[in-house]
Amino acid sequence: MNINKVTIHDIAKALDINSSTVSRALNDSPRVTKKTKDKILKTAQEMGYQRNLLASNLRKNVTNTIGVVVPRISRHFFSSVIQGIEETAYQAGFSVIICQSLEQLEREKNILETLAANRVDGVLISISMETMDYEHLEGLKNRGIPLVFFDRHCNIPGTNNVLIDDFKGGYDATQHLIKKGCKNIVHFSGPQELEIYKNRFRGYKEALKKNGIPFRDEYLISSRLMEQDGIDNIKKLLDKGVVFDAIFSANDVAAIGAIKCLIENEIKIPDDVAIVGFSNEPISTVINPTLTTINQPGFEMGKAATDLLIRNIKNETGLLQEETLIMDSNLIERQSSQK
Amino acid sequence: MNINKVTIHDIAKALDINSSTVSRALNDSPRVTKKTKDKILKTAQEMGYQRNLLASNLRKNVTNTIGVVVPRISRHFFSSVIQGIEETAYQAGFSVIICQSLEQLEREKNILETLAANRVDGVLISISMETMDYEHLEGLKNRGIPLVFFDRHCNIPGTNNVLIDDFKGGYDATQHLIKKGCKNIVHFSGPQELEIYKNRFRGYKEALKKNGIPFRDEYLISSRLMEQDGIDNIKKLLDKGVVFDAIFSANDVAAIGAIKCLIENEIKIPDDVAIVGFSNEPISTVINPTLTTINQPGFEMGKAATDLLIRNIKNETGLLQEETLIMDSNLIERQSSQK
DNA sequence: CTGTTAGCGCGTTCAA
DNA sequence: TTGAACGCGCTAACAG
Repeated sequence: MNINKVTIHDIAKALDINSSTVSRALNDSPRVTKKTKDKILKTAQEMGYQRNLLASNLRKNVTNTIGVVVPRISRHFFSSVIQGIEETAYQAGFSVIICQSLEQLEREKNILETLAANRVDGVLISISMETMDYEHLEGLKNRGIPLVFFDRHCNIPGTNNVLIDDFKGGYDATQHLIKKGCKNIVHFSGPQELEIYKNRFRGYKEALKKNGIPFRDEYLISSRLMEQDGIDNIKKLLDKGVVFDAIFSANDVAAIGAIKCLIENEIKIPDDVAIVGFSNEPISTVINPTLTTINQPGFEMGKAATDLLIRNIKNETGLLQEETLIMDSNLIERQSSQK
Repeated sequence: MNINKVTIHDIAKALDINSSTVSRALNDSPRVTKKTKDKILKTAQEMGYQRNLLASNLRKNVTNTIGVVVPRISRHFFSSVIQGIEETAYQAGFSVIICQSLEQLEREKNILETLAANRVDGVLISISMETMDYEHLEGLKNRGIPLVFFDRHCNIPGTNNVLIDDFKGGYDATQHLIKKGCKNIVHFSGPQELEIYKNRFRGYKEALKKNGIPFRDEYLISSRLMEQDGIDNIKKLLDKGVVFDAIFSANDVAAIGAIKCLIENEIKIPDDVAIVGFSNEPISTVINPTLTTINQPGFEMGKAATDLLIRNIKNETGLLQEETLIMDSNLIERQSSQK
């Protein structure tokens, strides 16, 4: 009903003082008497004053807002990253705008335009899978908006990356399976163009090598990030009669399809399937309580990336020489809660 | 490097024309020659002009932005609602700001303050579980910001609600199990203070009644929305030796715990467990491919709510007399992809 | 400690 | 069709 039109001028007029004093009082400036401050705050309250951040931000030329762009908020990994981002940001007095590119370059470009037009102070982004050229990202940087990339690497001079050590994750997972006595370890991978899968695969091979286990071509199952691909691939594997006693999956989505397929065929899943990736969380806990996972530290990554970005915004020292922060993933051996 | 400071005045100066003409050209006003328009757009491009939405919005007193507040973006249901919201909003030329209350009243209040201060044109909100009094929400409405509530009902005169017919969902689920031949149907429920669980429970009882099956107290398992509660409760059930041949779960989180517990104990899960709720999606597809679910139409709900809100913003006719939009949930019988 | 003045960048009058 | 001038609401600078 009562559409809010109360400005600092209105409340200044009501008290017969100057609007700057009101502004100062509302900003809790020390340069105003406690008495008048109280009076101002009281009438502001009474008149239903609501400050206009648009005007404030325009004047100050800061928004205290950071933009966050992720492929999909529904992915468990990304939502845990966002958790970390929000926590760190709020503590530092920043608001957060969350956007999703849905893995589409066009949407990513639009989002960045909007964020820039809204004058966010900085951007945290995990680029879409379609993003091959970085023009729009460089554009942002050139407009003076600090950028921090997380999870998915992007090579732009003067920007920071926060990444996970995928090689180590792959190595640790494989090493773990070998230590458990597995010899025939199938590797579910993703699109081999993506660094993340290349690196996990390298880790896998390296662990095999270290343990004197030869790598076999038919153990590498690459596919897109689709459940159906996992189903199709595991079927092929079974049809060919390939023997295996463990799976190290770096592609959680396809892994879900594969597991689903194994269940339907009532084939026992190897006791100790290592799955890399956070989005499998609900599955891993339900399917097999003793499942071992390589957890990507989303929450911590969010915190670290935000920290870096805010330091950038405040022009404090960010990363010194190195421009990339590498985080460890954790191998988590899940215990059954029963035994 | 080149911090963007190009304003319409700069480009006006460069072309020796007035900034209003530039403004008009950039807004594609018909009141400017095509020739000068082209010239202006060209130099704007060259000078790397980036319009300042803060200033623009301040002047126009509209932001073309709607705020969305959900308890958690990671919940599958909510992220699908957001999908629907974004799609509808973008088509209508609105941007979307996504926020999560984490089920905390304090955060919800803060978020709404920030959204109001940023002059969003409207707000879509699913209130937190802690939200019992609606003062902050009424405050928003009184400031002239249209509100639409979705999924969780909120009774404020002059606002719209978009809800799911939980009674019908509960009824349909139970009816389905009965038709399958189940007689002893356990009901997993949530906090009984919440309308949603009350209504699903009512639906459950109604279906039993219609089929002449007596309701048994020990079949109602209420708990909080925590996995551990599900585990604890199913254990109690088993300890007491209660016989059941089906579960209708309205509390997906606890249901996950329960299923997990059943698996660990190698107890066969009833073939046709009906689970209400979207967030169980990954589990339901993996655990048991023939699982029947009551799908909450998150995407459609997001679209409907946004549609309503935008109509409100534009002061068009929203809902006529009735202020609540009830959507049907769909019972989906999942078929094994094998057979 | 408070008031005056100016201007952030833009869009919209009103004239010309 | 274009220009001049004003003001959206707020804050920073400089007086006093």
